Formats: sequence, structure tokens, C-alpha cells
Amino acid sequence: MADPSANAAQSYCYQYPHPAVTTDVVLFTIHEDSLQLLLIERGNKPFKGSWALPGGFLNIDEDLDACAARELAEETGVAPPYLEQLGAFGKPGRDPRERVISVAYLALAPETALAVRAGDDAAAAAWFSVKALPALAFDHAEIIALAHRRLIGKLDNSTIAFQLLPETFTLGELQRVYETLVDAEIDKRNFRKWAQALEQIEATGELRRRGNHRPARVYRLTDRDRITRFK
Amino acid sequence: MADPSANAAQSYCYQYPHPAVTTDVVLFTIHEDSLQLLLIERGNKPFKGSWALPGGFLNIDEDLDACAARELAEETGVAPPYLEQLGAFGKPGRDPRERVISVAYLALAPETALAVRAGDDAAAAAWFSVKALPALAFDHAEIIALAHRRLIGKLDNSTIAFQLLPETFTLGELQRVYETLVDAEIDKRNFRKWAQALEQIEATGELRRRGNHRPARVYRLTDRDRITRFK
DNA sequence: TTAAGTTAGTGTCGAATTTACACTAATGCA
DNA sequence: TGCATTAGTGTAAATTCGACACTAACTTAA
Repeated sequence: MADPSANAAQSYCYQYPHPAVTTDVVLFTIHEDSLQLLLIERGNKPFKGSWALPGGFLNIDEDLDACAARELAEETGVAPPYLEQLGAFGKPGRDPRERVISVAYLALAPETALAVRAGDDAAAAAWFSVKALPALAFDHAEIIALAHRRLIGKLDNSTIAFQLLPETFTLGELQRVYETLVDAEIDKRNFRKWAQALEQIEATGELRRRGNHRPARVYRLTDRDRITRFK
Repeated sequence: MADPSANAAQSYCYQYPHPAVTTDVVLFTIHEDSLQLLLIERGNKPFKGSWALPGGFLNIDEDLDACAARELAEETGVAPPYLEQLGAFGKPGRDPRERVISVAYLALAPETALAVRAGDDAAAAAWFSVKALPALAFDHAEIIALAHRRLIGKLDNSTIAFQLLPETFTLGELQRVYETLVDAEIDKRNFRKWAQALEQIEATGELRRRGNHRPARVYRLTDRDRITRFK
């Protein structure tokens, strides 16, 4: 992350001051039946030592989506399969260095796709339960709250939650994802009826043996990587 | 609207180039049973003479929402009661002058609140039916498409459409708004049942006499200016 | 003054959807 | 071999949704 205002080199000039533009990513995953999100410990001022969303400054010829993906990869090594823009956050003063407009993203990834490592100017990268977040830098608590609301809001009229599962999964796994997200138990038979009525999943024909119980049928999305909106 | 890259004056400098940030507003209203939106005819390059969303550059100490409201007021004289952020549009090349990130807004206003006049660098301001839009500058067709989808998407789980009506209204007027938005006829008795089950409107006790027919009860929102989300 | 035209306002019944609910099946482990 | 664990399945009641037709109150014109 650069700190332009502190640097004397002056390569680009405008008649009117332009704000800096950054992207920040709220990456959710589900780990041990808990909805978690990825934060980095800031290695630089401001807010050095406190936790923040992965993100950083937009390159001048870079698409916003690409910036979000790049910064996430640089700082955490993660390339999530789902990335959706949340909106722009630009309250004056949200960054003490200079005026910064941040375009926030919501990202989802299955636990299996994650090999997190701290990179660049992040001192550390770590997962936190949404129920036990540390003190956050900037207005990132607000961004996270919006991301969480957006995720929950899309649950029952889209297949967005499938992005939290790997390519193949069992109906039990799918149900546990939904139960974690809505933080409540769901009736098994009704859930399975609902999931199959979507016509978005198909059995692979395989069985998955996990644990000392009957093996489960394995499913995949019929339309891989597509979020379907319905109702 | 300034054109910084064409100007030799150089007052602000950064180590890395910052993009310009603008806001653009998609203001909908309903006029004569047609969903219309406000466009301005551009008086300056680029896209001089073609139509665009009202909007303009963010002041360096200005909140995004305030910028949207200010630019709308400056260019069209309108102060809509509802303004919601849609998202950021920032594809490189969307503005031929320089890199511009536009934060788009969705605004709604009742027809009664509108006294449009062209201002500033807009040659003209005019309403267009969403069904017959002119050729649009920049990526504004894309922004409008998103705004329209967002509005329709929120219809049946929020009271957003009430923002298209003045403070008091009859159930017949409310129904016509919904019929215009979904572009279909709605059963009168079912609609009225639904509207009253929301518990968001209350009768004022007055009657409204309009035309050669029985007068209608007048209603208002119980929670004025609040968009309620349900389901 | 009366008839015609127009929108306001109201309830029921069948269809479709949603919810509650309990047992058998197949595996691993002790 | 029995116990614990998760997989997998259907039905009936309750609720919601959707179709549908008439009377009420006013204005205007004959």
C-alpha cells in the first residue's frame, strides 16, 4: 500500500485534487461451522498493528474488480471464486492520510480453496469469526456489516451460498452451510426438498464416505460458477 | 464539470496518479403512467450534444451522497427525497479524457416534487421513458440498466416504491405506481389486501375528490421517509 | 332529474405453497 | 454384533396466494 501524500516525488498533476481510490475485500468462508472472514494485521501507519480488510490502491489502468482480486492475492495469497462489488465508501476523513474512496467487495470461497499466507505490507493474515471481530481500522467495521447483511439478504433468492462449498458436496454439507449462515437449525426434509427443487444441482453418481455413518450422495452445480437469482 | 487533463494549471500532485471520481444519478419518477428518468444534454466534450446522467466531479472534502445531491441540484434543480448508492463504475476507458471512477446513485421522486430546469453546463434537461431512451454518453446505458433492475428487484420486499408518491396518496394511485413499475395489471382486491397487510400506511381520514367518480380515502406512510425491508 | 360513465371499496373459495414431523438405511468403531 | 452417527425419504395440516363480481359515490350530459 503506497502513502502518496508522504512522498515528495510528484509525477502526476491535476487542476483539481483527485481522491485516492482503493479496493477492500470482505472474504467470507465457513470453517468449523462458523462464518469467518479474512483480516490482515496492518504493518504500516495508519492503524499500524490493528486489523483491516485486505485491499489497496487502484492502479491507474486497472479495472476495479481486477484491483480487488490482485490486492487480495498479494496480501493473502487467496484467489476466491466469487467476487461481487458491494459499493463505494467515501466519507471524508475515513483515512487520516488523504481523501480515499474505497470500493468494497464481497468475496466467498470454500474452505478447501484457502491457503492463506501474509504477504507484502501485512504483518499477518488471519481468519476471524464474524461473531468475534477484533478492533478494526478505518471504517472497515461498517463495510463488514454491509457485506454480512448483503450475504444474508441474498441467501433465499439466489444460489450465492453454493460458492462457500467446493465443486462437489453433499446435501448435508450444503445444509450445514445454510444453517451456519442463518444461525439456526433447518428441517432436513424441507431443506432437501427445497435444494432439489432449485434444479441447480445434480448428483455426480458418486458416494462420499466420511465418518462412521451411511455414505452420502455427491452433488455438483449444474451451472458451475453461476449465481442464479430466483423468485 | 471540469476537464482537468486539458488544463495546464497544476495545483495538486501525487506520487501515483489518482483517478478522478464523479457521481452520476439515475432519477426516476412516474409521469402519466410511464416510468421516466432524467437526462441532461451534454453541453461540453466529450459526447457533446448527446444525453447523459446528471452528475459530476467529487469535491475533495465532499461526501459521496452530498456530491450526488449537489450535482443533481446544480444541473437540474431537483432535490429528490430518496437517494441510494448503486455502486461504482470504473472500467478503464469509460471516459476518454482520463481515468474516472463514477459512483452511481438511484434516486426516486414523486412527480409533484419536480420542477426541472437545465443548469450549468447542461444544454438541456429532460425526462425520457425508460422504454425509449436516446443514445447515451459514457457507460450510462449500463448504469441505467442496473438502476432499473435494482428498483424492480426491491419492489416486492420493500416499500421503496412509495417514494414515487407524494406524502399522501390513495390506494388507486399506489396501485397505478406498482402497475407501471411491473408493467402489468394487478388485481385490485389482492393489491389492496397486500398494501394494507404491510402495516406501513394509515388512512388520514380525508377523502380525495378527483374526477367524476366516488372519492377515495387518503393514506400516508406511518413511518414517513423510511424504506422498510421485509420478508 | 335522471341515466350513464367512472373509479372506490369489499370477501370467498380453490389452488399452491409451506411447514411440521418420524422412521429406516448404511456405515465405522468399540 | 451392537451402538452411534449421518443419509435419505413422504404425508397431512396450515398458510398463503390468486382468481373472481358486485355495490357505492361521485360528475357530467342529456
